[in-house]
Amino acid sequence: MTTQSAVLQYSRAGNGHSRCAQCQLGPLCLGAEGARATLVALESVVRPSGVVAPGTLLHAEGERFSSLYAVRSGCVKTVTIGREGRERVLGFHLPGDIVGFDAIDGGLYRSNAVTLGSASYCSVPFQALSQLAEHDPALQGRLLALMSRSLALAVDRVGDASADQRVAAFLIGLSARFSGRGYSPVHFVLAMPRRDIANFLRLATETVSRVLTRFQQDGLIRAVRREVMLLDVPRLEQVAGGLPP
Amino acid sequence: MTTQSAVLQYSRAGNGHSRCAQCQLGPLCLGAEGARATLVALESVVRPSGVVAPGTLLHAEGERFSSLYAVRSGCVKTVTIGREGRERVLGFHLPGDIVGFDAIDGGLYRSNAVTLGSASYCSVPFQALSQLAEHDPALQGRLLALMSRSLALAVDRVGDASADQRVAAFLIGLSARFSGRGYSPVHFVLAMPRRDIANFLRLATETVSRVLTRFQQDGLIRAVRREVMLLDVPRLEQVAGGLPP
DNA sequence: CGGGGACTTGATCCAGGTCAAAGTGTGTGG
DNA sequence: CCACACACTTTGACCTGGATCAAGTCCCCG
Repeated sequence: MTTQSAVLQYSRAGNGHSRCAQCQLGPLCLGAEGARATLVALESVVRPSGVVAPGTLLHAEGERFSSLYAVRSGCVKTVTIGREGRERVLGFHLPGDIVGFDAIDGGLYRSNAVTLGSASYCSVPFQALSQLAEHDPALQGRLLALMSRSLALAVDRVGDASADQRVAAFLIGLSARFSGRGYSPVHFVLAMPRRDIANFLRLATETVSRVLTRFQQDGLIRAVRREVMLLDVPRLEQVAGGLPP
Repeated sequence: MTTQSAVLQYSRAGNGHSRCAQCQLGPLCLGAEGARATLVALESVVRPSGVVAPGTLLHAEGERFSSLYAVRSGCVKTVTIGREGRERVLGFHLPGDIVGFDAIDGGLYRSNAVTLGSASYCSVPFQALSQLAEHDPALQGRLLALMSRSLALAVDRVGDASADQRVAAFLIGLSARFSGRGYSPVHFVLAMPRRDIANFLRLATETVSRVLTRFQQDGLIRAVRREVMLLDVPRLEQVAGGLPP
């Protein structure tokens, strides 16, 4: 199958070394409110990647868990292959987001993490991070908070909203996240194809396309290929009906 | 609305004091692999409830987060009220399960936690628990593992399985959880009405009823009112098609 | 400039929602 | 102790949102 082999042929990436203290992502990533000493300690543990090619696999489903991954630039999707090769996209992760929390308990990664387009990231050996957190309340708190947020987001995604609501919420969510990272909240370029959006929203690709077309006809957005402009955010929020991500 | 007022009229419960060291739930709850000293410290922090009436509210959506709740006996459901009073059941929690992780980050509870039938529980002030974890690697690890598991479960619930798959997976999941707590895996009594099951599985009550009837006709189960017997677990698992909870 | 993926559009189908109504325990007050 | 009220469950009839199937169309990229 085309989707399956696409996943399997991803290449591996190598690693360099780290400068958490002057990372732009400060308030989003692990180093948030930590003491200076924490940042320095983090640097000794975190292994940054260079810029890697589109489709690079950070970790594979079923592989033994060892590290969390922090997105530094670009976009990373997490995706599982259900029985009979059907892709389910679990999330799109932007700079500052951390991937892999759901693998701590079982000891195995529960999804494939794959870069969309060129990207860079840091791998964070969990064992070492965990030991660091034992001596640093701020880091422990940050870890708990980040996991709590991931959980809240996952819980919000459980639900049966209409296709319109899901797509609207998706656009608004992206907008908010771009905004929080210093980009325009009303004009952005999607890192992922329609098929990934559809698999993420649990819709058919055709449905996503149709909904976007209709939103455009209704003057809510302008969408040409991957480029999106939000023209009427309030009405879009109204359509979303209060769905968070 | 009947559902809304039902939520609002829940009563509050009082508290007593604790004996974690000889709690039956050992391996399931917070005290899992902790040192003896951890258990003693936990006891100083955890506040056990007496047996409370059906429909008791442990925490309400939007309320300020202060404590996690550990179910000690009975069953607790977590539920949110979407716009226009539609109930969404987020989970059913059995003895040993911990509720409230998703509120750590935002500082507000994100759901109502309500007892189904008589139940008892412990409230665990998070501030204190967190401080305890700072001096006890085992407890910190346990906390991270429990949150990771909650996250993994929530992620698994995101998906668009058929009604048959969802109901089958629900029954199998319950079976496994009862089994892990020393009860029969093939004969149990549901703590919740069909409507709650439906809201949990994102189906209509009628659909749940129909599926159960059909399962019974096909000899997979026997279900009279709240009492359920699983007659053919392998075939049930096959129907579920590999859905975890 | 040709090939192939990504995207759009149209036609049809069906799982499950909704509406309606009839059973079925359970508890409550007379 | 019975009758009634009520909440839960089941069953039936019908309808619809989105999936599926099937062509196109449009960009890139070699």
